[in-house]
Amino acid sequence: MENEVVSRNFIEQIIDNDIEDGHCKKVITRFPPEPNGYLHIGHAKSILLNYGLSQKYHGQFNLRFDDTNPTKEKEEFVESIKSDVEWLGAKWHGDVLFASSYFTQMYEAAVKLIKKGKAYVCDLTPEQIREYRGTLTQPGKESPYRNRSVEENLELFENMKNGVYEDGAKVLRAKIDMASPNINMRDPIIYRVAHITHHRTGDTWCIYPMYDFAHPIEDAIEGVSHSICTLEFEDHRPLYDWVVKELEYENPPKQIEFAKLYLNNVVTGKRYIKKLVEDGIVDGWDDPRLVSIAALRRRGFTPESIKMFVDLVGVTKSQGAVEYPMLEYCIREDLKQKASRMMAVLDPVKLIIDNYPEGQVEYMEVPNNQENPELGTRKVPFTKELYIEREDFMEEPPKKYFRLFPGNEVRLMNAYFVTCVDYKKDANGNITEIHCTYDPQTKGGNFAGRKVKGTIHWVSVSEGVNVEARLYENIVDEEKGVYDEETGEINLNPNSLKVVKNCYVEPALAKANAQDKFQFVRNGYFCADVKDSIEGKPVFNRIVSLKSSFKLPV
RNA sequence: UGGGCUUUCGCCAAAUGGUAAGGCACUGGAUUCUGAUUCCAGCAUUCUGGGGGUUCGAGUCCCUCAAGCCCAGCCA
Repeated sequence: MENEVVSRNFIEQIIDNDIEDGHCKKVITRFPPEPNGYLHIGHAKSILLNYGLSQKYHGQFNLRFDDTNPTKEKEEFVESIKSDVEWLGAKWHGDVLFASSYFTQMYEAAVKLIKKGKAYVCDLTPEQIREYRGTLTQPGKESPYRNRSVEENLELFENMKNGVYEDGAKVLRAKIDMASPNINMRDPIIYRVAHITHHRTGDTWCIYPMYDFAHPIEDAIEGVSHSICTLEFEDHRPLYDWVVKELEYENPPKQIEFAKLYLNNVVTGKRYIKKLVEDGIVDGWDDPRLVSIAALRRRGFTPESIKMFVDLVGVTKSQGAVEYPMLEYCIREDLKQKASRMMAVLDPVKLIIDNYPEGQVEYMEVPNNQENPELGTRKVPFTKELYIEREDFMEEPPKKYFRLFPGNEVRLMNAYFVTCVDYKKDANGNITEIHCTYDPQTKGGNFAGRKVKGTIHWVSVSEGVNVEARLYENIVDEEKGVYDEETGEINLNPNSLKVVKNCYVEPALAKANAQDKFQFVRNGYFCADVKDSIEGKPVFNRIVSLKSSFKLPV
């Protein structure tokens, strides 16, 4: 019985209090993306946080598209966002919701404010509005249109709705305080004119609500109890509360801000990614080197590993950046038991067993995962000629090198003990073949007679299959830092993608389907690529290498 | 030089005035048919950005200084 006390994060503490004092009867959270781009790992934190809270408190989680600005939004993105949220395992309540479904209610809410004398139509130009707003250190000044009568405002606002005015000619503003030290409270614009076709409402509207006005209304309509967003909205909370109060909602939602998830040495900025795509440096928004949800999925990360990661990172208000190895830890941890452990040689050199019968194929029965018997066993063909890793042989080994070298005996994993008797080199001094003898009584690799320090993996030359594998490094040059100080551009790592064409894998791997994940013994975890794998000819992306404490002395 | 927020080990993060959890990373060592995994040990010995104060007692309260992040879109 585990009696461990798990401390609650600050949001849970707020919710606990709200429940305790009766302010909150049902916890309703939401993930409110604008459909204007692809989701990345940072959004995963928000999704999982909001969904997790709804689960923990037996409440409800909504997926709502915040589509109040048709100039930036596309249907394409609502589809990709939906599939990303789904993939992460966050099940939203009922139908997908859209802010645009509430346009009528928002319009009515605006009318209500006008009637209360809390909003007015302003004719100032964008330049003038900026000027009147003041600066960070100086208060703003009031618009000359600020004291129009309720009747006039009502008429003007209706005209705005009816398309009487050009884009930018007039806006509706909340009447708050032009001298507020918080710039968001200096009579913020709550409605603008925009003659644009909306991806869902078409041409029904030519005025659209601004975020600060729309968002609290959306939350209130849906009965959201806790509206969780990121730190940059802290300054907006007084306005959020103002809207909710003036509109007199019964159970006003509460906005809570938390710190975004940043990864060290990782690029998430839209414009940078866009440039990488345009420059052909990556093959799309789902290039496995990126950290969009789609990219992580393609790379081979599992939803479980992402969940583990955000849980490990925690929820606070202090902004920081997590190190990438934490994410790597999570996927290794998740795949450790789940993935079959197969043999694949990434940098092959031929090993010939001189005393093994020519043409013979022996099938070795091997467990798919030593730590998880449920994964069963498979048969791996063994022959006279094999491929082994080039780095598993050295002519002149340093101390404590216990792989293959002249005169040394090692275990071929799951097969036999072999002893190196000879090797051949080409004119350039590269090893071309290694000759060994094997000991038949060591079959299967279990032999009580002798101990052997090294175990290496192998693939049969005649039975193995040639595939392509891709090895990744950070797309950013970590030595130089993410951004070039002068140009502001990304410092690219020229070695971020290594394509290995002559990778040899055991036959079972040829049958891998897209997204299947394996451990390639001693080489890391790999995932069959969704885009480039074809039937019988998978392409493997390395998700993450295995940890290694082995280093050659220098 | 206005306002808001943040500051606990290299990174993330607990501690809710009672004497600095945990994870990642790292370092040793044991086990091992993956130099993986697993295991065991070490990793802020008066220390919580600095300096004051209150208190029997402060990372937690007060004052003050400093540093970092965010805000002047008819973006979200």
